[in-house]
Amino acid sequence: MANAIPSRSENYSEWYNEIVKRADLAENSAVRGCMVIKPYGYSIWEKMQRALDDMFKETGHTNAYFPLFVPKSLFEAEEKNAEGFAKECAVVTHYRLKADPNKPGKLIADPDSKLEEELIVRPTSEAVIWNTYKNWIQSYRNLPILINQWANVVRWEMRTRLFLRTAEFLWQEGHTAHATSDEAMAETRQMLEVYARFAEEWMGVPVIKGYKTPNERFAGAEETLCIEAMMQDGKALQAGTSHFLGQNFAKAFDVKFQSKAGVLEYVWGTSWGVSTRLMGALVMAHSDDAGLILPPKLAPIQVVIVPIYRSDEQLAQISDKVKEIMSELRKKGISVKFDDSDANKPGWKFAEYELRGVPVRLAMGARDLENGTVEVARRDTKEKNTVALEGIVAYIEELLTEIQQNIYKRALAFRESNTYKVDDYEEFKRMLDAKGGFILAHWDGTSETEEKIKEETKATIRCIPFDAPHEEGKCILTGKPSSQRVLFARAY
RNA sequence: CGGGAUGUAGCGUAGUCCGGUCAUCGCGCCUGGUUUGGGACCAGGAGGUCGCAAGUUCGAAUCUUGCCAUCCCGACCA
Repeated sequence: MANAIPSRSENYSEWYNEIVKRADLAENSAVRGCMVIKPYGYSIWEKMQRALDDMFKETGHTNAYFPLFVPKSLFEAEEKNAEGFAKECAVVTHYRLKADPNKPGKLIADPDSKLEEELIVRPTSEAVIWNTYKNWIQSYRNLPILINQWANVVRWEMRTRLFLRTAEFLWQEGHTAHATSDEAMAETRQMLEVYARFAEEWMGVPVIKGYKTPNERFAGAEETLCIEAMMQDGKALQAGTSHFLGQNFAKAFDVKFQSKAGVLEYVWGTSWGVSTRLMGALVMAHSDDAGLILPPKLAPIQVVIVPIYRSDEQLAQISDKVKEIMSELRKKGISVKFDDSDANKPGWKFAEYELRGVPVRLAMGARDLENGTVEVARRDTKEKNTVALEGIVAYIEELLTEIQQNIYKRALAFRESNTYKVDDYEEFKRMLDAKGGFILAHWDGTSETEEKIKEETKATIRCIPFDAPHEEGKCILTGKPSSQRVLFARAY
């Protein structure tokens, strides 16, 4: 038997790492800070991609692809963006290797192949894309441009963690160009809504939508909107961001259009993205000490069937029955796996599929054959029921829907019971240390205060929630007046 | 980039202080058999440049030096 996974309460980050590795989602690679996403993990990511991509298409976007490399001169153009990302960029300086004259069998970068202009491996693609948009836009008739790309980016992080922070990660980045500020702002909000809907309806992860403070804004943006989710250790995870870029990139890359009135104006932009980090959110939001818990909508295998048999003859009988059920389930679009391998015993398989988060497990043995039943186990609650085969497909369909809703409700209830209103700084600190979670508190609106609180408590303002009611109060640190509460938490 | 630690089979490890039948054990893997309703058992078997490179020595996993990599704690961050 495999060693037990460390429990969540014991060591949350070790628990997380073990789940990711043992559920076969990803592993560390030979490349520092970079992971290998394994087939099972990648299947989940593909399902996420599919769902998101459909939503992007529904909102009028199309996919395109831009280069991995950004010439340094382009990268520099938008000053704030460049400054924000400069310290985590991989830089290509040479285009050729040659045999090392001093060490046989080794290679060195050929000094004669030094690039005239260094290439930056994109940490994000605004620069290349806006430089391209410049050529595409002359008139208001060319607008809006609504493009998304699925890509990899590199941000040279000091400390990495599987999915949550890797030096290279996969994501999508939407980049849109508009004739008016209002339209760009509407786009920014629309895409945040798309992300929120995806997180809640597909991942089963409730999120809080809000504005980032200027401190936490994307480098080069006028406004950053985000969704914040709570993980089971009470920490916050930024799950997606949507940026209103104003005319910053248009000005940096000189992207102008002639309006209906014949006036030359700078284009308004947005960008928005979610990454493989969502995989981390998925794991940390729902899973338990027995392993992964996947929402049915994103589970590569929704139903697994385990036969329990004593003889080949018995297995054959069970298989016949199972195949009928499988074909019915598949007709309903449910993905099913029949694990009839003889390599492991049923008990081993039960544990294995729990580890991998398969939402529903069916077990069928001689007893069931006799009674016309099957044992149905749900992963989220670990409840087991013996159910009549008659009507089993409808039963499972309903169960999958129910599991999808249940894990969302559970996560929501967890977040609500770990969200507090606090009006006193000492209590604020005490709550953070004792319970973590989200804290709604008053803030005087200054960066200095935000910085100071971060320094002293490691908590940051995750967002200024859209739905924060107007409420007179005093800043927990300075006592200065405030008109609404903001969301504080320690974050990933 | 500062502080700490670690590199031994696919994974996890013992041995390193005190150099000499020391390459240990568990999981996994292969073969055969018995098993199969919550991580089976027995028997046999395969698998190693002891992170890399120099050095000391009759002899190095063990001592010395250099390098590389990874992890943890900070600083930085989607």
